Amino acid sequence: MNPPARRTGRPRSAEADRAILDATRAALVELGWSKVSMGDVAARAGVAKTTLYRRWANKNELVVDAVAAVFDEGLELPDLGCLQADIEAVVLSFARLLALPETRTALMAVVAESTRDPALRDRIRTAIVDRQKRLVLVGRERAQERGELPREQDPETAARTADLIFDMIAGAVVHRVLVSAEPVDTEWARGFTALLLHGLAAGLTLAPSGARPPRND
Amino acid sequence: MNPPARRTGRPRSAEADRAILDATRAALVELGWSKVSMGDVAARAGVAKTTLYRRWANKNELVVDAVAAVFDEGLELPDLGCLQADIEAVVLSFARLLALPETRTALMAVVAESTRDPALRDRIRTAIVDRQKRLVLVGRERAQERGELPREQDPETAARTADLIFDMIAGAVVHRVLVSAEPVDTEWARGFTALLLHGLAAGLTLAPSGARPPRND
Amino acid sequence: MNPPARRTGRPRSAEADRAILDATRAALVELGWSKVSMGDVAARAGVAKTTLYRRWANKNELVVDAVAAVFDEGLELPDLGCLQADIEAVVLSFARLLALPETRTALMAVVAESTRDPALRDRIRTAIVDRQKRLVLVGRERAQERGELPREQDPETAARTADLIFDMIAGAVVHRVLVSAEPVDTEWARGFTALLLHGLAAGLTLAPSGARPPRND
Amino acid sequence: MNPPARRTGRPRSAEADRAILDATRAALVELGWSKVSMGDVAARAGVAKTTLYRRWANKNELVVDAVAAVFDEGLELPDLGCLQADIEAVVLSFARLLALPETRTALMAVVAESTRDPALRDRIRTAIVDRQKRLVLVGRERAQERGELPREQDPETAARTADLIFDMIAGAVVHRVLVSAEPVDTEWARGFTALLLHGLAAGLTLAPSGARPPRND
DNA sequence: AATTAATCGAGACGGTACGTCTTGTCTTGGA
DNA sequence: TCCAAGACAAGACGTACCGTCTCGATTAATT
Repeated sequence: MNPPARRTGRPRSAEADRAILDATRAALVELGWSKVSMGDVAARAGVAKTTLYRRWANKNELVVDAVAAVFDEGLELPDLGCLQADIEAVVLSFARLLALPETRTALMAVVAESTRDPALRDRIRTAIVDRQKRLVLVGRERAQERGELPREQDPETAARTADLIFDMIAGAVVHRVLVSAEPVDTEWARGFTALLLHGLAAGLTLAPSGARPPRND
Repeated sequence: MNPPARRTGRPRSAEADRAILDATRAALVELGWSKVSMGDVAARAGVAKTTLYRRWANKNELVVDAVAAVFDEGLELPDLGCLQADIEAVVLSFARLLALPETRTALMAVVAESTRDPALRDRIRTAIVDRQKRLVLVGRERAQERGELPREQDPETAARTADLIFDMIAGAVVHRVLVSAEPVDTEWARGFTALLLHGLAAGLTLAPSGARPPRND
Repeated sequence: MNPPARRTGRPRSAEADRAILDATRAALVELGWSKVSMGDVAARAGVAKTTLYRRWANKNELVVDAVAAVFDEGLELPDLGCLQADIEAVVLSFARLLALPETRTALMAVVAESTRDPALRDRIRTAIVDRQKRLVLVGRERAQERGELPREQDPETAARTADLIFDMIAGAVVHRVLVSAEPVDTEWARGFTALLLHGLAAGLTLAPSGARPPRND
Repeated sequence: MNPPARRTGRPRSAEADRAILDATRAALVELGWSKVSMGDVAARAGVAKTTLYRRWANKNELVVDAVAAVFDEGLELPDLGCLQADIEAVVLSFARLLALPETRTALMAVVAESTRDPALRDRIRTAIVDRQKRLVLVGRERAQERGELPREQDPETAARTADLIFDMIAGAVVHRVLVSAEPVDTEWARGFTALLLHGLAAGLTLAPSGARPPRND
C-alpha cells in the first residue's frame, strides 16, 4: 500500500507495533473500551505514548486496528464441500467472535464513533469491512465451481450482489447478538442459512403441490 | 420515575426537562455521542449541570431518554397489496430513519453503550426492538391472508421465524447504512427483497434448467 | 484590587490558595526550578491540577507569586535609629534571602523568562518590584524625619530618586551574589552603604590635603 | 553544499559549528530561552540533532557558547577627560548592549541557569565578569592620574573597592533594565553617576551651609 | 404574610485522560 | 568515519470532561 515514503531515518520498530496491538487487545478485554487509556496501553506494551501517537492519530484508530486484527484471525471460511455448510460455519465463527465482550464492545464503540467521523468510517471500511468481504467472494467462487450457484456475467452486478450478501450475513448476526440480544447458536445458524439460500417464499413454492412444509428454520 | 415523595419545596421545572432533552438531541446531532458533554448540554439548555444530575444519574441515562422518543414514530407498514412491495416499503422507511444523523448517531451510541450495560440493553429491547417487531408480525399476517405465505401451525416456530426475519431485515439495513456506509436506495431495497423472498439459490433454480427445486441437502 | 467580579457560584477556596503556594515553595526548595512540575505541586498541595490552572496561567506565574510571598515575608526594614544602620540591615536581609538556593534560582528563572514575556514582566513588577520599593520609601521618610536627608519638594523627582536608589541597592546585591558570585557579608554591606551615602568622591574630599575635586557640573 | 574536502569522516565541523551557533542566537532572540529547543536549533541550522549533541553536552552548554561572543565586544571606556563623563559613557554603553533583545535574553538565561550550575557560574565569571571588570580598573587609574580620586595604598582594599564599584554600576544598570523594566537614558545615567560620585547624604551635608551642592537626581 | 424546604444558576472542586512537546539516546542508510 | 533523518523512552505540559460540592437567590406549598 505505501512502499514509497520511508527512506531515511531510523525505521519504525515492528516489535513495537506488535506489542502495542497485543497490549490494546489485552486492555480491551480487561477494562472494556471506555476504560482503556493510551497511557495504559503504552505502559503495557513497554513503549512510550509518543510511539503510539506516531502510528495512530487517536484511541479510536488504534482500537479499530486492534479489532481488525481480531477479525483477521477469528474469521475463517473452511471448505466444507457445500455452500450451506460453509455459510453456517462462517456465521457461527462470526457469532463466536461477537460473543467475546471485548470484540463486541470495541466494534460497536468504534462503529458508533464513526457515525460522526468520516475518517474513522473509512478506516473501519478498509481495515475491517473490505477485508472480510473476501469471505463472501471466496465462498461464492467455491459454490460456483461446485455448480451450486450460477456465474454472473456482469462484474458490476456480481460486486453488488456480493455486497448485499455480506450486509445480510453480517447484519443479521450483529443485530441478533447486539440489538435483539439473543444468542446465535447452531439452530439459529441453520435457520438463517436456509432462509438465505431459499428465501421466504420457498415454503409457498413447494407447499401447494404437496404436504412438504417449508424448511424455514 | 417514582411519583411518591415530593411534598414540600420548590417543584422541579417541567420546562427544564424539555429544554434538556431538546438540547441533548441537538448536541448529539451536531457533535456525536462521544463529544457531547454534560456541561455543553447544560449550557445549551440554559440550565446548570446540577439540574441535569438531579434528574439523570449520568450521561448514558440522559442520552437514552433523549433518544427513546425518536423511535416511537418513523416506522409504518402500509398495506401495498403484495408482500414484496410491503417489505420494500418498510426497508426504505427504516433506511430513511437511519439517514437522519440524529437517529443514526443516537441508535449506535445507545447500542454501543448497551454492550457494557445489561440494564440498558433490556431497556433498548423493550423500548425499541420489541415495539418494531410488530411490523414483521403484521406483514406476515397480511401475506398469509393473501396466500403469499403458508401458515405455520407451531406458534413457537412461528415466533422464531418472525425474530429471524426481523433480524435479517433490520440487520441488513443497519449494516448497509452504518458499517458498509453505503446508501439504501430503491434499487438496493429491491435486490434485498428479492433475495429475501427467493433466496440465493433462486438464480440457479430458475435460470438454467427450469422446474428443478434446490437440492440443498 | 478586584472586589467586583465574584458574585455567583462556589467561591474559590482560600485554603487551596495557601496550600498551593506552600507546596510550590517546598517543591522549589527540594527540587529546584526546572524540576518543579505543576502535577507535583498539585499533589503536594492535595489539590487537583485544575485548581492550579484556575488561578495561575502557567508555571511561571505561579512561581512568581510563590517567590513574591517569600520576599514579602523575608524583607523587613527595622528602625535602627540611623539611615546607615537601616540600609545595612536591609542589604543583609536581602542577601540572606538570595543565599537560599530556591529564592535565587526561582527569582532568576522568572526574570530570565520575563525578558521575552511582557505579561510575566508585569506580574513580576507588580508582585515583587513595586511591593519592595516600599522599603525605600519608608526608609527615606524615616531619614527625613530624623533630619538625615533633605525633603524633596517635587514629587516626581522624589519618585525618580526612590526608583534610582532601589535599583542601586537591589541591583548591587543581586549582582554581587548572582553574577560576581561572592558573598554579601557585614563587611561588604558596610562598604556598600558608605559608598551609597557618601559617594566615590568622598574619600578625596575628606582625606588628603586639598586638591580640588572636579567641578563636575 | 560545501567545497571542502571529504576524506574519511572529517566533519564539516567549521561550517556546522557556525551554523549551529548562529541558529542558536537567532532562536534565542525569537523565542526566548525556555522556548528554544534543540530540535528547533538543529532544524534552523540544517543539521541533525545528533550533530548538536556530538559537540555540546546539553542545551545550557550550547547557549552559553553561543552567547559568550556577544559580550566580548560592545563595551568600551573612552577617555572623556573627567570621571563623571567616563562613568556616564560606560553606563550608557552597557545599557545599549542590554537594550538588544538578543543580549538581554541571553545574559539572563545564562545567569539564571548558573544559579543551579557552579561550573557554568565559573565560566560566566571568567568569560564575562572578570573581563569587564578591567573597565573599572582603567577608569580608576585615569581618575587618579587626573587627581579626581585618591590613590589607595593597600592593594587588597583597592581590589575590594573596585569589585564594589563594578557590582554597583553593572547591578544598577541590569536591575533597571531587566527587573524594573525601565529604560536607561541619558537622564538616568546622569542621576546615577551623580549619586555614585557624591552619595545620598550629599544633599544634606553640603546644602544647609549654603554652597551649591550637586542636585543629585 | 411568614415560614420552610427543595429548587435554580453558577462555578469551583478532585480526578483522570487526553494529545502535544521536548530531551537526550539510538539506529538506520548514504557519502 | 561521519552525517541527516528520524524513531525511541520518559515524562511534563496545559486542556477537557466527569460527577460532586458549595454558594446565594428563587419559588411554591404549608403554616
